[in-house]
Amino acid sequence: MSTLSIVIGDHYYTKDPQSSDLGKQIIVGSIALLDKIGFEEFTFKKLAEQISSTEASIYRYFENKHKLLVYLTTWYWSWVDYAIDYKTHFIKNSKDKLSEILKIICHLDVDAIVINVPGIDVPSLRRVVVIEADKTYLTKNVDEINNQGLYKAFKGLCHKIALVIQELDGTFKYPHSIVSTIIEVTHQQAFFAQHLPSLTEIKKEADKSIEMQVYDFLMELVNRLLINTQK
Amino acid sequence: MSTLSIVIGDHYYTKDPQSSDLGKQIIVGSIALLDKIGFEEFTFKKLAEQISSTEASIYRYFENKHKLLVYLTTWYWSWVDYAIDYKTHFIKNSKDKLSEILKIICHLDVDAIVINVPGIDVPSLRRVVVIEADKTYLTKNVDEINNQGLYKAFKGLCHKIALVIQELDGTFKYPHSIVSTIIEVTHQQAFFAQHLPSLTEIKKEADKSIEMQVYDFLMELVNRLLINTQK
DNA sequence: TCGTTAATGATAGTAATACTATTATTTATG
DNA sequence: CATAAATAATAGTATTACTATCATTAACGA
Repeated sequence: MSTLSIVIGDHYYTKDPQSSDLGKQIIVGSIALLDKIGFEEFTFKKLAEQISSTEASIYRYFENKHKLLVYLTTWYWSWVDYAIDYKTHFIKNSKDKLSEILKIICHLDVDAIVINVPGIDVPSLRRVVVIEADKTYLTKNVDEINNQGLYKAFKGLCHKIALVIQELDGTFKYPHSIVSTIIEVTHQQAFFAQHLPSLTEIKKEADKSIEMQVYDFLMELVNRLLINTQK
Repeated sequence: MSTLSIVIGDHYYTKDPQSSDLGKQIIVGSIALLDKIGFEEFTFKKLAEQISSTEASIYRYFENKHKLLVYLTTWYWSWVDYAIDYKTHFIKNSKDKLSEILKIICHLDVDAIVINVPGIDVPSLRRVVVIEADKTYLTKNVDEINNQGLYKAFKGLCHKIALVIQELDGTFKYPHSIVSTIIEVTHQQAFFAQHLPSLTEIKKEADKSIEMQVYDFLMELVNRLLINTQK
């Protein structure tokens, strides 16, 4: 099993959380706490209690909880990006490549994804991302955050997948739109299946897992949308 | 020009804001303030100042700002629902019907939509919905809110459109999923075009408006996705 | 027109949040 | 072992998210 350390540039933090023990505890602890109580209820004080540290210490790493969330989602997208490289590296056929990418995005077969990262509970982080990721950009200061380059990981990921789409169907005029759509929809449909079932055909109580059903849905979309020129 | 009063059931409020002058000011004022500063910065105190009332008075109408947001988005979905009835009522062909629905969802041709509501700035409310609507359900208490029936308007709207989809293509297995997807995507792509342009092919600086381009995108999706059995 | 009720305003107060600052203590490093 | 760096402990401020109380005004019916 390969281990991976995902490198996240500055701008995200005041002090690099990967550079110290406390920093790592902040990351691990915040994922657990966000997963448990959600972003709205989440405070640095509660986090401090959870990891037996203090509020002030956490503030030395992150300006505020929003920046921390941006950091965590960036970490997640970097993980997905890496997982895609890892799993599709040797795949030539772009149809197969896309299928593999969708599996990763749907978090299917996670155990099989060998890219495990010491200390970080990826499934838990994924749950956090599903519910909270949109909040990283749905704020009045998007432009400011964007100017600091904090959405780079997500943009890069979208672009990487868009290239595969273009390979598959050069006639499709919206490769980036469809990729950002697919990623968002993956989370939304899974969320709806869990909490607002009448908004989706994906069912919680089914022989297939929600993740598998979302994957089927995405494949159906992609197959109907794209004319794959190559076999 | 017909006027419309959109009826919103209780559960949303402690006191019906449509029942008094102050109530109406709260609605009108909150739309303006949310549009201006966004949900995170929005407080009842600031709203009170804006409408020359007091915090305590606003609390007599709404439990908290989240419930107020749920109220406003519900109002918006009810408006869309009404607009759909109004504009598609006499259309037989379900392809044309869907096209008309997508126009409304994209907020195209708003001026032409005769359903104007006294006092409420619908374009402003729409801007609020684009940025804030997801926050109505992306919380840890979705289930609680859902149990109170507060997402009924949105669900009803989705179902209404899903029926049109089914009419168009009975073979498509995900009518509700595609509708919830389309509605979300409409907002996202418009938002991306404005703030994160590398995530979409829709361009701010183009001869067509963002709304028009999003409409084109949706039509492209729908045309590729659905085999319209009837002409 | 008076008296009652309901709605609003004015004011105050509490607990929690989102921080910043100061100093003491521990830990790492050369 | 000395020194610097990191963290803990503590305190403090402004704002938020409320709740409570009481005074004032408007509305309404007898």
